[in-house]
Amino acid sequence: MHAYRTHTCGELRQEAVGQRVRISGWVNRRRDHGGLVFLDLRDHYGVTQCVVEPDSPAFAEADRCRSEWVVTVTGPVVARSEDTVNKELPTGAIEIRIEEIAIQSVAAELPLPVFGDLEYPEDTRLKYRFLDLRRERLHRNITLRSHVISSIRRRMIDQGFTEFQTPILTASSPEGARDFLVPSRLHPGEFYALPQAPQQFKQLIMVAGFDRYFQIAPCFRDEDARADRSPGEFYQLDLEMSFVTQDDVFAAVEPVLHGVFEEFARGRTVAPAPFPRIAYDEAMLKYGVDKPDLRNPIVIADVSDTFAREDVAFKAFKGKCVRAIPAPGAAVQPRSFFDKLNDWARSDMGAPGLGYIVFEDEAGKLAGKGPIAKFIPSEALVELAQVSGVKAGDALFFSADARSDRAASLAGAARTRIGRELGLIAEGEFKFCWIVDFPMYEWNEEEKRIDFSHNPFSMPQFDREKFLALDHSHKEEILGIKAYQYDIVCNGIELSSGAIRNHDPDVMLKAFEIAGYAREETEARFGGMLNAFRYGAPPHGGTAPGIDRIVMLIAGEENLREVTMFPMNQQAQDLMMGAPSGVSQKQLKELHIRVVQPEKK
RNA sequence: GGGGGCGUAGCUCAGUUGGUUAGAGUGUCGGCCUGUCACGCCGAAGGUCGCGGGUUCGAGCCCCGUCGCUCCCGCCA
Repeated sequence: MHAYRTHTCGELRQEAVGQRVRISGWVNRRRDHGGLVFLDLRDHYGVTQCVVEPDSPAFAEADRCRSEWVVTVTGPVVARSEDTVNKELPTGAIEIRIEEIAIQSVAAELPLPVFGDLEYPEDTRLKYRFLDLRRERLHRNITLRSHVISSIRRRMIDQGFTEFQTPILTASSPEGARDFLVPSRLHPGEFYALPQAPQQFKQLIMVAGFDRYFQIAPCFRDEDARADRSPGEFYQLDLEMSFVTQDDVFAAVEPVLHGVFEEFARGRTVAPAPFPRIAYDEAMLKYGVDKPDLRNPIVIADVSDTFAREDVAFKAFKGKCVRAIPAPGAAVQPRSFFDKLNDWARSDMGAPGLGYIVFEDEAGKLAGKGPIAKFIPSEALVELAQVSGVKAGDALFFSADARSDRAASLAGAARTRIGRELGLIAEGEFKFCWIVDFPMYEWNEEEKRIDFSHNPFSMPQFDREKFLALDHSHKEEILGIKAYQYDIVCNGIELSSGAIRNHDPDVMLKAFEIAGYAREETEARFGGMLNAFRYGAPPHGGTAPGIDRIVMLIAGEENLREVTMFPMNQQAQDLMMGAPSGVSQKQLKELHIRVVQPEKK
């Protein structure tokens, strides 16, 4: 008989009754009935009940066992009597009568119980991650993550993609986030950067004549965390294709994403491909964000013109960009519903407020109620209702600002909040969309200059000769340029960003020049790739969906740490391994590094 | 860098207007129990009320500071 097990803890069924078996696992739960002791043994595969009676030679040893001790149990599989079968458990028809028991490892009192689903503080969970990972929910999520990744890999390979690895120790890349740096021992004062993404490598892979590359790629960015953004490191399904248009990239990605969500949907619905395509400008107007949650039926409308009418006397909105957010059926809501939203806009969003009108039916005519309704004559009221698609029984909130981008983003946040408060967001659905036609550049108000708004390697949607002729006198024209740049969004979460790349070295030098980089500087920073483009570069493009976010959505979790095996906390510390940590003087000396501690306040 | 929330037993949480010895559930340990599977019953241990200072006759509660965690803004395709 094998030293540790003939079966796993999830394996034995009625058919095994009579066999003498051996299983090993953790003591999930101990139940002591005086004479009779039950031990539930748990491993990766399941739980099996073991039982021992006082006349067994193994009784004393089995009786000592406590939660999370690791033991090996040997004995016959016996059928449970009809009234003691546990239908909740796959192995619930049988139990093992303990004849021999070997204690492999004992466990101290647990800082975090494995059994049960009580909530525990996150720092405890992170410090004792190995215990948390034994618990059912995390164990399931991490296993799911593995299954999702192998499904993605299979789907990519089936579509003719080839997986390649790219360097981890490399040079600073153009993403715009802060780099993680690694000091060079052999080259004093010089540093490697960890890749923020394999961006330049995947483009070079295309130049090198390989087609349809992909990789489950680790990416490193030294930026602050969010619930849906891990500090430091994360994984992308990085992919790139040659001789493709934007539509070709979409057609390659859609079946992979749709397929993998469908495979793990477990009853949830996945909106079919092709995914809707929404221009950036349209998304900002209708949803107030570039990552709209399409499960929310609310659509924002621009009503600046209505408030500009001469018969509308509401001064606070005059001359401003005004966006209307419908709240379907909100007329029945108590006053506190409206006050709470107004308070939220003032406190959380730093806005002057969130005006509103409640639409009611008065003898067949539309009537407005609420603090600002008296400023709006009935003709204008009808116009508001028409433009924003509301009817009697609904309410309409207003976001107003002299700057249209601020009016849009308050409206977007209000749309999300109203949708959630009114229960309008359909749970159990995955709704994807592409956001396309991102602006190539944006105006940096603080530094009074033109910046890249997204990936600087994207191809501008602009005539080549005219682009090369642009200079700073064309500011408005430049800010109006769109790029072949696109995002995939699912349920309000940005899954990926991609682009058709700029493979023309002259256009690229010009693109950087417009953003304030001298030619020499661009050559110095991206010379490797620019140079490659001078030796025959295919038109190419790709994208890179975030693996962690995909798994988070499929697992139904709201935090990346719930789908990451060994995550860091929000302060980018690994509480289990104790990273980051100081290093020895010797190590620093070898690296030609001296630490200068920040001054204490 | 900034803002919000939280911090009371190992854990989840209650703690009234500032008033006697800070409670419950759960877990741990001990005792009892031969069919439980969130076993049951009895008992015990377990507290720097995050930390420091202040107000007060008296502070878990009020004030100031500070630390930790978390969510968000900035930042980040």
